Amino acid sequence: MRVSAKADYAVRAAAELAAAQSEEAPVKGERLAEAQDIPLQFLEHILLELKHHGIVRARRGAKGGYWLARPADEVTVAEIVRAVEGPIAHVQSTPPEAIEYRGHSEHLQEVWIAVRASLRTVLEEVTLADLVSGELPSVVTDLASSKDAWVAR
Amino acid sequence: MRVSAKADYAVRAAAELAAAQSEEAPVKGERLAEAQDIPLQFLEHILLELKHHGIVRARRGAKGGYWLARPADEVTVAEIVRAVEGPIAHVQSTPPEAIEYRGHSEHLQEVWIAVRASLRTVLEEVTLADLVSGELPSVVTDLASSKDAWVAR
DNA sequence: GCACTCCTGACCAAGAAGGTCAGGAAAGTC
DNA sequence: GACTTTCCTGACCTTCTTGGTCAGGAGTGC
Repeated sequence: MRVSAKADYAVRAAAELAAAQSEEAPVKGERLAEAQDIPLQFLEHILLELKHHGIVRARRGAKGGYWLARPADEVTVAEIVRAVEGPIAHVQSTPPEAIEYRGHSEHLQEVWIAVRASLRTVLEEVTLADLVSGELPSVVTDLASSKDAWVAR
Repeated sequence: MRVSAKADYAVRAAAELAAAQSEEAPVKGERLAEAQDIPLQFLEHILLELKHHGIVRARRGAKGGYWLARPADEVTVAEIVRAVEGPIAHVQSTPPEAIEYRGHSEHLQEVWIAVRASLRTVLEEVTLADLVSGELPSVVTDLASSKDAWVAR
């Protein structure tokens, strides 16, 4: 139940691309790496994955760089996380609806389904445009507004 | 963003213990392993961790076995997951409130906080008693009632 | 004393995480 | 056409995690 560095990096780089979308010129990998303090060569691998998933586009050479394949308000955080981490909330590497629970753990399946659903309500709701503007969906602000949400356990 | 086999096993074994709580005799590891189809020696390590976290107790020898340290309605799934997997929803192995985001990813912190909070609303609400009785909290049934929640993406 | 069951540490193979390195292939510039 | 720039790709690397197994020791009950 943790978020990998890769996923964090991917979303941060994508946010940077979303912010640059108005510029009408590609953003170099190096600029992204500096802006978000991400190792350049590692970032290039991540951007390649995002490209393969149709989230970003790229051009090589001078004046080359990366840009979002779609408007920033049509790209969700969930999409980016899935692109680099794979399916969200799998249990033992299989989707929760495919597991058979026996004995007294029968209802655990519903719990894992609910876990996945609750992650989706957050991650599928937030777009890169939201992230850049800071105007996050109410589901996020409601959850994050509680003092309790900011303290570790 | 995945649930490990260890966490799944731990919750299943704990559910089995919760169901046996009325018996007033300890449950052997072997019985737990068979009931939930978990490799016995691996399960023993897991149970030991749960013991160290004060979630279960144990006694050796004939008539020995494991039992819950507290009533089943006072043990949450969140507690068990934390015992075996560590903190929930850490980003790059550090808690989201401790990360500094720069540039256009500033608001990503609130998103990760919301992710953690949403996981907590599910995992901290479900007790072992709920799990065994099948009477899950409304937050779970609401999330899991949608057809959409049961389909992979 | 003996059987039973938990307790503990060592070990192990495979894979993931988090990168680095070296070179190739387009694109633009002169 | 040469050269620079920037992305593209695969190979490699180290460390940690995952998901276990093995062997033996230590309480407990009869």
